Amino acid sequence: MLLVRMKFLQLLFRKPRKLEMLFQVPFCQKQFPYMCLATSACLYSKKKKVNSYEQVDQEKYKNLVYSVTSYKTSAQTPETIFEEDNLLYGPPSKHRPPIKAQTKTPKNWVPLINPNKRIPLLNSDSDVPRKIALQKNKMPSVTRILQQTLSPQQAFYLERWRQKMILELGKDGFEEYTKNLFLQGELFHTALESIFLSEEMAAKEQREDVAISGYLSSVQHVLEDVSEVQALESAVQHETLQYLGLVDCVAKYRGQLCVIDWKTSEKPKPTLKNTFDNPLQVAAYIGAINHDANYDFQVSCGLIVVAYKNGSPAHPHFMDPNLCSQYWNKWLLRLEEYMDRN
DNA sequence: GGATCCTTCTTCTTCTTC
Repeated sequence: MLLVRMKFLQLLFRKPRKLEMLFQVPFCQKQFPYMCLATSACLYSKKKKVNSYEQVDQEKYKNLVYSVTSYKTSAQTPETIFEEDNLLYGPPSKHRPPIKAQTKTPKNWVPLINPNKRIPLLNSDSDVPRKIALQKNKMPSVTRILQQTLSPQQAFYLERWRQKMILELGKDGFEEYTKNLFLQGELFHTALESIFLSEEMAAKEQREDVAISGYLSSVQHVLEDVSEVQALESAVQHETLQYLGLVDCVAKYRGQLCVIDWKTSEKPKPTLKNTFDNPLQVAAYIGAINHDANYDFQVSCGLIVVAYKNGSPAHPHFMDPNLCSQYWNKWLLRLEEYMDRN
């Protein structure tokens, strides 16, 4: 450990520009590096040192968790990284990234949790998860807002990927490919809904459907931790901020009420960062539920579950209230950008 | 019944060290 640390220090002294690059990030790339720095240095500094994989079934996924939380052969854990960061950078509060990035706060800030929402003392223990129908109106949706406010880099990489795929598959082939991806995602959602509604027949049929059977076995271990489904494919709208969306699922995950987003993916997404804007989407839905009179409860956690076609265990990415608040702020900025443009 | 809407996915920052 000491060796590693010394090496790192040597590197920093030998290559001062590298250090500079770490902190002086071009304007357009500001979000990423701070997220990276923040995860080990800032976010968890005050709180209990949390291993975000504690939620994972440790016995079952010991190796997976290890491979995710360690780097190659070093014996790093989130705790040792935290300690190392602390030693290298000092207490986080004294070594903040440039103020500029921190002051970028939404002009029209609204808290994620609604302080005025009244919740019945007795939990309405209805068996049927609610399903609010989408209202006909002109409010922009969460996905539309996110799509139309992609960062230039995101747009660039997506376009590059699209061109490459078209070159490979042809225009029609590419259309067929995306159509299939969408279909799989939709079928997967429908199947989950049947499972949650205990529609035995439909669920059984879907389990046998080769197109999605892999995805379903992929999430099997996550489903065991999901209970008390409160809403399914349900419309939400933020009454103050004027946007709407369709929430996949609101349920308890390991005892905590979450907005759950089920995703199918071709590529492995072992970290939350791999899911791009999905955490913003989840935060947006949480905020909307909390400011929507159709829902007599509040949510402060999120869960993104990435399922795989080959049936390998899905990656559940739990978002605690602290993480949700951070993504909520990012979402507010995107929303603001959208509103400014439209 | 047709039209429209919300979703469904897709991207990646990384080297010179033994």
